[in-house]
Amino acid sequence: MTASLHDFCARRGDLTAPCRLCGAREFNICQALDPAQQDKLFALATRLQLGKRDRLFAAGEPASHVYNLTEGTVALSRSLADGRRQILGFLLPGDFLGLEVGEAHRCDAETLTEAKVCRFERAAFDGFLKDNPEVALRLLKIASSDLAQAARHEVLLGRKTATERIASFLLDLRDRSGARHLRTQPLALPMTRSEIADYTGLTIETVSRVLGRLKSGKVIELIGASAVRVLDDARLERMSGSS
Amino acid sequence: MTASLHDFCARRGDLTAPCRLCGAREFNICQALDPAQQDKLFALATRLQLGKRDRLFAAGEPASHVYNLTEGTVALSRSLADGRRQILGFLLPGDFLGLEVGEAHRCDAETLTEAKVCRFERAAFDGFLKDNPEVALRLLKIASSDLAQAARHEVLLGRKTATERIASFLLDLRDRSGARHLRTQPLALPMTRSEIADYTGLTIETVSRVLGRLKSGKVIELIGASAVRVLDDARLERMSGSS
DNA sequence: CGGTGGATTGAGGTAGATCAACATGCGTGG
DNA sequence: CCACGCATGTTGATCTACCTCAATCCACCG
Repeated sequence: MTASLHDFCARRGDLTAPCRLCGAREFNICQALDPAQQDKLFALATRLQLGKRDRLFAAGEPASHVYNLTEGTVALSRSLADGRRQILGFLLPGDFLGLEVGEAHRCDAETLTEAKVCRFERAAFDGFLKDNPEVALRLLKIASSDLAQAARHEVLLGRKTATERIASFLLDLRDRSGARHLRTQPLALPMTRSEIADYTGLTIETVSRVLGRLKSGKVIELIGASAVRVLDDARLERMSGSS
Repeated sequence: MTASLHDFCARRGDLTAPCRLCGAREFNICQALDPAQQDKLFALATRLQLGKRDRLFAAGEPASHVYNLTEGTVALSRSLADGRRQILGFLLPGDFLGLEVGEAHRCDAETLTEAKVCRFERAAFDGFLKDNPEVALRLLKIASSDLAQAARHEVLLGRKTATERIASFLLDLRDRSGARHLRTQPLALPMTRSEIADYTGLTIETVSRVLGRLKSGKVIELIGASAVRVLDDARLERMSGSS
């Protein structure tokens, strides 16, 4: 089941994305770079294969690298001293990690699945940025959309009910997974209930109960514990509270 | 009382800040710009005086301007259809508004006090950025620190108790107000209880009760409703939960 | 000096947390 | 390929932190 689901997703082509820095020259960051600079950037990249639950970096560590996720899922989180954890977001193929300007990482980054990343030395990357300041404009756009995502997440955490949080989470994940046009197809949930809980600011029990209620209300269908099919799109959207 | 508090703060010199784009050439954004470009930027600026509760822009409106706050306090917020509001942050002199790259504003911006801003036409500002791409690097730094602030706020909203939220809020406001060295001096609270509630994800009643408890525990002193004096710094920090 | 909007305080209700038991499914080794 | 064992997920019962509703209180302003 899981295997065939994975196959399906891979076929669908949204479980992987070319690196937006070195591998996707026609897109995003590298747009309008001259070929010599593109080659220079390409030479800076190291491709890494990561396992499940691998830690890319932890909060406080020196930010020595910049990454672009090309395959798999990564969670960014921050924890309090007593262990309470808040997941800030789930990264999907194409997303950047560790872009923060500054000395140290501000959060933990951990893979949820096996994953592939394109890694760049910080110093070399900064040097490249200095030579190609127009690239900074594209990074600024990325930071800006991260900021917009964070704002939506703050609303979710501060003002939404449990049901609205779960509905918003599912819709956001679906939209970002690029499966919008495939309404009847299952959406993979690479994260555990505990991770959904830490993203939504709830407990695992509440996450489980809300998903159960959505299921018995015929809004979604649960396919095992790690995939969902959205049955009633409009209702899920109405339940998400997002105006 | 309020007047003398205001006088004190003004004397202290942190209720105003020169515009980081056009008025503070030695700092921040403009560092390393050549004089001709600096003059060009300066020419783009319009200074505005705003009243209390003035709306600078609303979510969804075309982002036609970029602003730098030089005096007063501004709140950024997003609201749900039914009126529930989440305040994303309080801006102090020196902070930027409306930097988001994209067509439309993603949140509402409203002054809490009388305020002064330096305003730039979006198109002209973008043109300036294109001519001075190194400035984008400085904007990237600002976006990055905004992102770090958002992450801390997500932890507050998702995982902290009411007391921890209020303690964190007070400490953050104090640190950003630049009054760290003035431990015994009152901290101005230009926002109402309702705005503190919408920032912390609580209700006004809970905000009031928590402040009352901090007061009777001799951790803070309330000076009217719009100023606090932190009496026991270490304890407040311990209560904030931020490791 | 009275009115008005914000703030405080109290009583009671509830969404979601906590605690606990049980189910399920997945990976491992036989 | 199946059986076992553990991690993950579900479900139920109860508890509680915070919300809601309601009644003052208070500070500021004309």
